Amino acid sequence: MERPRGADLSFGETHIPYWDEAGFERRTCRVTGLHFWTRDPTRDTCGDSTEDPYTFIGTPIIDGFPMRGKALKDAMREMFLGFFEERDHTRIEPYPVIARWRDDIHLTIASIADFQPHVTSGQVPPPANPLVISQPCIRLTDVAAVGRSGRHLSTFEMMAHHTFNRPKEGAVVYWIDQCVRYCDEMLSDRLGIAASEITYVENPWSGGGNAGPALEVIVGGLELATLVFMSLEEHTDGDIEIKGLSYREMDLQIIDTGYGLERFCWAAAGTPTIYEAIYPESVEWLKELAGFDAMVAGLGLDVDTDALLGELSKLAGILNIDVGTDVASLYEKLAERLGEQGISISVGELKRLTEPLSSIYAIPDHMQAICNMLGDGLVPSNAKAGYLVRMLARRVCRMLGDLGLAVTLAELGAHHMDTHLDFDGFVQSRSAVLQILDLEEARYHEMLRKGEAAVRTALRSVPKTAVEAPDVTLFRLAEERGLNPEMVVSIAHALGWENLSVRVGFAADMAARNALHTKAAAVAKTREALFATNGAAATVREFYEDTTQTAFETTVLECSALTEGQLSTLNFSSEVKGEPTHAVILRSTLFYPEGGGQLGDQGSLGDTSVVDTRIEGEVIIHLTDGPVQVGPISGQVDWNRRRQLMDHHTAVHIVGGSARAHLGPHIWQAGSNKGERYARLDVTHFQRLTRDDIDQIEDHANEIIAANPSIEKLVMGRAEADQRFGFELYQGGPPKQQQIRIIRIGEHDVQACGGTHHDEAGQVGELRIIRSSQVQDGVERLQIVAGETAREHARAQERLLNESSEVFGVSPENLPATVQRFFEEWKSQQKRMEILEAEIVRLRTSGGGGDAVEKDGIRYAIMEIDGEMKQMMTMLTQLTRDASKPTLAILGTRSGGGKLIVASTEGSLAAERHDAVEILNAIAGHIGGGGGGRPTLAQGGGSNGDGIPAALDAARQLLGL
RNA sequence: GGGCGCUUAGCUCAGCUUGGAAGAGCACUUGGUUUGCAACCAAGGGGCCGGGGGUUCAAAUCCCCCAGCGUCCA
Repeated sequence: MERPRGADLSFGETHIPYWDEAGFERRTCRVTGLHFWTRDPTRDTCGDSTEDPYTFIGTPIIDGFPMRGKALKDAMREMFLGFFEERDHTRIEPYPVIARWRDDIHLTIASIADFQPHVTSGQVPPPANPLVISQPCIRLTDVAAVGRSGRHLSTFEMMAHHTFNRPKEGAVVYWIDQCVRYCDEMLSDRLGIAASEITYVENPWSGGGNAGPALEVIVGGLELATLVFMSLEEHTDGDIEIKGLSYREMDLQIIDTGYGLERFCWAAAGTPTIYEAIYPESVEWLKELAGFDAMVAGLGLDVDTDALLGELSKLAGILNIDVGTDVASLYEKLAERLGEQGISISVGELKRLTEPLSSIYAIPDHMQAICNMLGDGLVPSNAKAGYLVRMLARRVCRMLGDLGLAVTLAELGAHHMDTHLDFDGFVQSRSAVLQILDLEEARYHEMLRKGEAAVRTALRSVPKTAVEAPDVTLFRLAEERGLNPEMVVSIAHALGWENLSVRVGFAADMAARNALHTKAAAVAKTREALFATNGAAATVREFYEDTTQTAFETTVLECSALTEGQLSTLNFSSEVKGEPTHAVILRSTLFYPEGGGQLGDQGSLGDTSVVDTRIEGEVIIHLTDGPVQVGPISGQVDWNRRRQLMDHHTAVHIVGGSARAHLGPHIWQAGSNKGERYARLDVTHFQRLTRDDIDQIEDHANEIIAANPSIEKLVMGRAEADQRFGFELYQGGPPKQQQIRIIRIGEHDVQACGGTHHDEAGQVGELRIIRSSQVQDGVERLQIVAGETAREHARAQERLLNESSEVFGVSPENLPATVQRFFEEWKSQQKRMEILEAEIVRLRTSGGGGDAVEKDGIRYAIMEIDGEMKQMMTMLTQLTRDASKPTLAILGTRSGGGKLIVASTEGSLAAERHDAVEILNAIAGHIGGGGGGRPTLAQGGGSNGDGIPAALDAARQLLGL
């Protein structure tokens, strides 16, 4: 999201009655040029500029909150929620930090994210209106600044009051004026902040297809809240232009506020940094573990360190530390500014003081994010959302290493959970979180260990005395191995490159390089519709009514031949038999189209076969192997296939529920596929599954089938579904529709699903999990067979076993031992053959024999042998190794289309007189090929093995033998 | 979602740029030496070079596809 800073946009003006009533004046900031509202007659800056230092450090600006840490956050949150509840807002429970209801973002980045896109688009009504919430959020864009700036956090709670207005329908809860009144009343009356300290900065907001006026609420130099009045949406016909885009008024106008809970806490605590206000126990504990105070004393600084830190934080606040900022130049600026404040400190001293401190500050923040994500059931991975938690865990591991702390990641996690979190609200268990942290730490150390070899290889060509490593080497180690330049240098020091260091400005270059990559990659992909369904009516779906019905009468609305392009992009599954030639659209159908991982139905329409069924928008496409007439027609669904698909689909739900019961709440469906022959289910899990795990999941799944619970099929609005069942519903991904179809199997599993299912679990009969495999880190794939396919699978396995046993003439029980024995014997016989072949070579070459002739002091060995390239090479070595016996050897074999080798004894008369490549090229024609090599060793091959004797004769002629 | 890299002996990794007999260290086996433990010396066993296509007389090596692993950026 981007704000047009300094832009003077008419749509962003917020002149409201309250300003006059409360004695506000509108001024223009002399630093930023932004308009702002104030009650301080002397103020000429907006409060959030490089000339507005924090005024609350050491002198809290919010009174009545003497506590710190979790107690402070709890009290502040309760103050906010209570304040708005008293003013008729409904309190909403926070959403998970993993945004599973959305497919455009992984993490909940703001309170309004809870209601996007379904509520903000107007499709689904809000859970309450107006509402108040305190939403835990995670934003990783500024993660590099956490711990350094004194105010950046990767995890924070966004307190918010929202309204959803429909002015065109006369349904307005409240808009700008009342919103500002509430905010100002809370700050002034409830929190006792001096009126002169509060400024409201006009800073219109636009982004993500919406825009509107907005106010930043600044107190004591700190932005405490933002009030956004979302009233415009991007539209080509819009008559309001903002930054080159056209906007128009929205039907739904939304108040989107965001009050930073932690910033309120900081303003109430007045600590040097925000971290000491919200994580005081962790900061103290880590300082003690790292021996921080002793380290500071050891520096022998002639200044009061507390005063220094406070001053640092004030400076950091206005210096605007960004990602990619060059740390070196920043330090110089800081030292200079401190000098102006009368604190004399060198850059080196400053660095030694603040580097460990920034880690001590960042660790509790990162642990807060990690615990929240894991607590929500996220599984670490090397891709997607799971990578985000891994990245944070690795940052913490690196900081632990830098600080030299002898504490494990899991110990940190345990301390953090006990001190800062209410674990009741989490879905994941405490012990599972600790187990995952242990695994992640082990992975981190594994990466470091491999990094050592990578550094050694990468620096191989760099002299040990080098001062710098090539940029490209450092870039690659960072991107491919996860080793940042500092880590590379420290590893290199240990390996002997003692003078190596990171050049000044490298960090900034690397950030610029990343930005360039990101920009280059920002090209949107659009999926084109496969079928032109414009104007076609939504197909009436009769398959949900009674899933056992197979015959139906309907009307053909359209039948068109499939184009070459359609056929090549349709990507048929291996279960599609026959050649699809036509696409048929019906008025209504019993054919279930491919969707939700369930393959399409097959059957017949009139005289043609339906080989597959697809869907485009709301229109179901029947792919037939011939044309049908427009008009009435009867259809028949292949019941055996449909029943098998239902067995498998229902089985997948049952196995999913069983896996969650056995392994834990972090089990989410990461993908699934249901065909006629088997089904598979991908689930998120942090470890490989053992056969024992799988057996237990399978047993429990079969117990569910045996208990035969009825399978409920519900259709309800999304808001109601969310409320009744939670986000566990969306195993298959965020829903696209407002009305949701829900499949509920007793108490075992409930999820949104459009597939066809049995009415009772018992109809599945039995299921087996035949295999598991790892699809990607953190995702396990379970292959499932159910119903008739399960029985067929068992029979097939038995057949394989019996047939194999019969080959060996043993009983199936003895098969493994027998196979083992035969394999061992086969290997040792292979070995024996090699030895014997080598012996033959030795015999044929040792004597000189009839195959070799001598002429002019050179021995010529020209012969055809039986064997592979390998034997020929061995023989050749024997022949040409002895320098005292100059030899030219030409060997040929008929195997593999004919192979020829020409070689001479290196550095001998034979090598001087003959060029092996020339000879080879002269004779290779006889076997229909070519070749090449060095003057002393050439090899070639061809396609005509029987030409070998002719080739060897040609060689004899060439050499005059 | 987008990059990049990797996949070779039981383990850790070279070799790939420039196609031409699959390597090292550790571990293992045997023998020797020594012995408090360790170690040292010699010999040996152990490879579908991830899978599938292609180019080539010839592919671990070059090209394409797939899979897995790793990592970075969103």
